[in-house]
Amino acid sequence: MLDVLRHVHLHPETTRAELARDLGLSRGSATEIVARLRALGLVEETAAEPTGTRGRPTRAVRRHDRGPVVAAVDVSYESWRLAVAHVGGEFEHLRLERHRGQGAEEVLSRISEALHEARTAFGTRLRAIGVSVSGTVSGSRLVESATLGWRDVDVAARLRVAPLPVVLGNDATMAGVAEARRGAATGADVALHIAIEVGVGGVVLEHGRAAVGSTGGGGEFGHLPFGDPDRPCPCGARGCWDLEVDGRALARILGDPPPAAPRSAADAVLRRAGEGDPAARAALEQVARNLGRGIGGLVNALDPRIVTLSGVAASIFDLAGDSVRTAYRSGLMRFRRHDPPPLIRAAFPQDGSLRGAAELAFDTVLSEAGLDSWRTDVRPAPEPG
Amino acid sequence: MLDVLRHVHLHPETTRAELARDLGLSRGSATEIVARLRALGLVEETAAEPTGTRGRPTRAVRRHDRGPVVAAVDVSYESWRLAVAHVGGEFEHLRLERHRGQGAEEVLSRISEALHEARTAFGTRLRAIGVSVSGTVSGSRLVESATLGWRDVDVAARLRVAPLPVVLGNDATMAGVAEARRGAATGADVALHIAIEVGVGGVVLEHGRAAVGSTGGGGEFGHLPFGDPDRPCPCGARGCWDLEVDGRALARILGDPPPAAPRSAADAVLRRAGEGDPAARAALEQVARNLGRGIGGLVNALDPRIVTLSGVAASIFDLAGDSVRTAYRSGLMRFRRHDPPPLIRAAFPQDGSLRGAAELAFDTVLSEAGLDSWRTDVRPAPEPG
DNA sequence: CGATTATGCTCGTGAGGCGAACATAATTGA
DNA sequence: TCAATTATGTTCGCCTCACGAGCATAATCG
Repeated sequence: MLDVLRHVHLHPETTRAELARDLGLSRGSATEIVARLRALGLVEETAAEPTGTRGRPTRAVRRHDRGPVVAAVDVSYESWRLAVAHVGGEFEHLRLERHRGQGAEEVLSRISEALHEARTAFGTRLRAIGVSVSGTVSGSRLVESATLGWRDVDVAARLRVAPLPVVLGNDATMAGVAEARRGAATGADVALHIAIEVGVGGVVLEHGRAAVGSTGGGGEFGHLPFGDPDRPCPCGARGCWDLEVDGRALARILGDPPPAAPRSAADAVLRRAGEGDPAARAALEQVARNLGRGIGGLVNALDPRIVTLSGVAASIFDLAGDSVRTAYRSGLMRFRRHDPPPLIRAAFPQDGSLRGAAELAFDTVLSEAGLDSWRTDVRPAPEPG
Repeated sequence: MLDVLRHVHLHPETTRAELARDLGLSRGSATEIVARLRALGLVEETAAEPTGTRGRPTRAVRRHDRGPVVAAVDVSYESWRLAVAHVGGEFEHLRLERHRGQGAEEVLSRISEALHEARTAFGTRLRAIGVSVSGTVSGSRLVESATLGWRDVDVAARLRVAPLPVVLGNDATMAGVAEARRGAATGADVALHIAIEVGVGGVVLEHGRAAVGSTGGGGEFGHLPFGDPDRPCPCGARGCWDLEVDGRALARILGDPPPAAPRSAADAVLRRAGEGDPAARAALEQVARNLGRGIGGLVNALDPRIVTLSGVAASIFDLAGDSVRTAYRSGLMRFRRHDPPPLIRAAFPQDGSLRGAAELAFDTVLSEAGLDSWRTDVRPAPEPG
């Protein structure tokens, strides 16, 4: 039953026949399970597109249009976004607000209000909340965010709405989830996602599941010491890769002072490089090599099938793909070079983390417990006795 | 049923009552399942140790002494070993042979013979073969082994015995599995194992499952570019961590020529350092810092609960623990420092990879398919019709 | 317009776990 | 010493769920 519902979520345009084939179910079981899901208001059946082949036409199985939804929140440098996602991954963007100059408390209050509004609007259809934040996550807390200037905030607790589970994750992790499940790394057994905003984040995904470590703080690849061992990093360590590949690196190579907003600074330098500015171009090439070399090391260590790039990493790859690739290949162990995992631009450069947050929130809905609670909400348990 | 059998495997001294409690089974189900497992010759029941508490005494559930076994092979620098493991993890070392001067073909022939002998001795009780090799693994092949001097050998194919599945893995991966399931990292949700023999190997384990990447070649942490970016590595890349922490690093720091046998060279230097030789001590301290710094970076990136060390890494940690720890802590992101994952000596310094190979081989036995095939071997299917 | 084909539906079957009622074997305590 | 207490084992009716055979249905093919 769960398998079927998950399949509908991942393949929204599916049919009864496909469900039976892909999940190895007998046609009888498919009938029964889909009937149960329909009774629960989770899926609907409609006539399928005519295929022109022989045989009785199968029926399309789609999400019920009053089925469960999740809220997804993405808090990034200058703004936060709220969306609602349906079974099948369909998205409704609900809200986008700038938060320049606001503190963590204020921002979280605004978001919390918006979530409560969503709860009011969708009622019990709203089942879970996924939150992506730009910063280091540990458990339910945002430990530190250079981007936001927040420190040690219990984001999940602040955004809790009544009984709904809240799933918190780093933005790069979330974006990686979206790529692995519906984006450029769909179907890859092991995928590596690399995102540069301020510093480098990322995540390893096994069959779409993020390896987030014991506290959810995994994927901080930017704090691997790939760089100059003497250069201090704001994180407290030295030689972090972070400092060699983002806007700070570009500024340093150009002899500029450290930028206040490394992401925008990076975009500016890359734009100049694209327009032919030779100094900017040289800085870009250097950073491209640093990026490629680091990715090579990570591929050696993690053995992914594919590497997806987003944020500044994608821009660098667009503008200096050859330099990235060359450094990447020479950073690989020799035996990997004849068939290296491809470097691919992310499929969701804009809203990957929002989509990933929705996916992880849906994981709690598409679970034994989530289904049970949906059942009791749809058809409240009769009074015992 | 599988859950129960796995529980018996992981907790060999268990009881009926404990099974029901730990797996959330009703007593009725426990009765039925254990009866089925007994009928299949997989477990036996005996009187349990008297506990002195009230109530009817529970019954001990142990492996059947004619139950399934797996063969575990470990091919390391100078020798190979063959052991047989039982449900519950009990070990019988069967064979230890030196293979100095022999080529891959010859060594594999000898091992294959020994495996066939084991098959003859144990008959259908032998269900699977786990093989640990010192070198880089990809799929069923050993891609390259500096230690053994082998290149691109299909080890799994060479060691196949009749219908038995063969599981191949890198020695550090296998040792990590043993640590995570029965050793120093037992119970950790995420564990990082670091082994130094020639270069650095390792593995991340999530709930005892090894993250081996898309081809099984993961865990080559030694080829992350933590080192001098200009120093070429035999792997083809530059700046590999490998070159900063093993016997080659110690020799280089001491001004000695590159050792032919880095593992023994490392042991020799460490011995001298332990005896007070100041040059050896200085080299040790340097390597200890390189090790600690790299582990710090890996902990940043992978967020394990615990780090286990084996091989030369364990020796370095014994002799220069403070240097390792200091470099480790200063390589950590600041927020991790107040409660960093502990660095622990491996529980199985001698035979971790052999044990891990047995564990992974047992994974194929303690599976739906493995159980089915055991069923047909115990009680052959009646002729249809 | 019947033959062919793929799919949907119904229903008997069997596996497997639950939990209530009862049986059993230990300790406790009067 | 022996009944009460307690934890566990055993039996059995029940429920859920998927299977798969046999039949029904709706399309294309010839």
